[in-house]
Amino acid sequence: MTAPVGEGFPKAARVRRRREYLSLGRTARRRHTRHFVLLSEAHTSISRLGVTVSRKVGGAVVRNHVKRCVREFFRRDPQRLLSHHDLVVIAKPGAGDLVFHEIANELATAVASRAERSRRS
RNA sequence: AGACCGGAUCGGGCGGUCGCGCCUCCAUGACCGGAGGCGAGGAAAGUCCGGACUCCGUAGGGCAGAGUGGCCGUUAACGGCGGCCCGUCGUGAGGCGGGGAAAGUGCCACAGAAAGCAGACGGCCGGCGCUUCGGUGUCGGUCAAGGUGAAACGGUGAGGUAAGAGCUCACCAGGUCCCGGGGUGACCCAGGAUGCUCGGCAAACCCCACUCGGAGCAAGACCAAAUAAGAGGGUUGGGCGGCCCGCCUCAAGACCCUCGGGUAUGGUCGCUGGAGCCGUCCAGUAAUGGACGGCCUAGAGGAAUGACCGUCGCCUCCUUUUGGGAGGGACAGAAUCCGGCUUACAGAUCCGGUCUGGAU
RNA sequence: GUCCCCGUCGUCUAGCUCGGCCCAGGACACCGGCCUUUCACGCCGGUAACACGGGUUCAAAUCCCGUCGGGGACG
Repeated sequence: MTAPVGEGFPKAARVRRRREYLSLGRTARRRHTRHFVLLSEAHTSISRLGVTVSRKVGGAVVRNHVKRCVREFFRRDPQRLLSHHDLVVIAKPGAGDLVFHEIANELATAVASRAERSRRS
């Protein structure tokens, strides 16, 4: 059996450097939901994901859990990442109280409307 | 059976699907890929102590500063731990606390006559004088009473006296001195003398004893790339933690500050095998130490342990004949490592012990 | 990760050195009243805090210890 294409999530598909986060924060397009802020910007070759969860969200356990859930959501269906774009998800306070499917629903609607809008333009 | 006290262990199990980090092997120019192995905690937390390790030139003496504080032991070290001593709380198992106030300085608000050392105030009594017979002046004796206050010059009783007082006596409490016995010691036990009666605060300054050089893995070492070669001012040596002594290095630069300009915040090592874990035996009351055997047990760097499903087990609620349905599952995430302390924690299990009640 | 600093009315602060006069003072804000035709200004009065928990002490905002929260520095 062969895994579906893009099910993995290696290091190359993540935003790694603080500089990159800061430049995205300056120039990227923003989209707000109730518990998250999504930043996206066109990138060279591949699509990458970065997650930011500050200490306002909670302790180390809940922050790690939010990061893992966000990564899991995009890992299950990489089509949710726009191709050749960097996407940064920033968690707002309160995101730590959500379970996986609540995070998934919220991100799914955000991603869907964004994809629709970019398709229109 | 109930109410407690002390200590220890665990922190859901099994199976599946997808996914992540590191290591080894295969393959490869490299990425990718394949197989196998390993992959959070008792507190990983707070960063409150102590070490290892690294750098600061050697880390030596003194002052200053900081810390600890019954005694003995234990340890690499400690403010930890163990045993004991004393005080205190509890019916008890047990809990909590711990140098010195007679070396000096300081403070003790309000109230109170008085707050530290002895007296004044006020009072009691006696002699003498005056007297309107109520008292009053003076000399002397004396401290028992004085609303207070956290704390008041030993306490209770009796004798004694003009009035009284350890003035005397009995008992009680404490101090000082002498001496005997036990204990490594803190200290305990017993005897004698002395009427000696002496406040609290050192988490106030301080005294005594002991300990401490400073910074910290973002320490530090190496590699690669880039650049600038500056200008002005100051100090004449410069270099540790506050200072001094002492020490090191240099002889034409060295150091500091400001301004201007620029690059960058990459990679490798440090990085996990250690005062390590488990078991048995020995020494010791114990903390702990020793011997033997076995084991290898996370090493990331915007940072890996997750998501979903099934099932079993636990708890709560609803319905209820079995049964069925719904929900819950704590505190919390390694970042150089280790020994402690402290704090958070649903629930479960085990060991030892105390009190009360019942039964025999 | 390591090392520091700070928490006082709604806000900004004084008091902390060296404990007591402090159920904590001031300013702005808020509430009520007076003044004014009304508003503002002014005057009078009031509400309101020592981050939390222990300890030392007769007595703690102050001294000691521990939690919690906030802020900062270091390549």
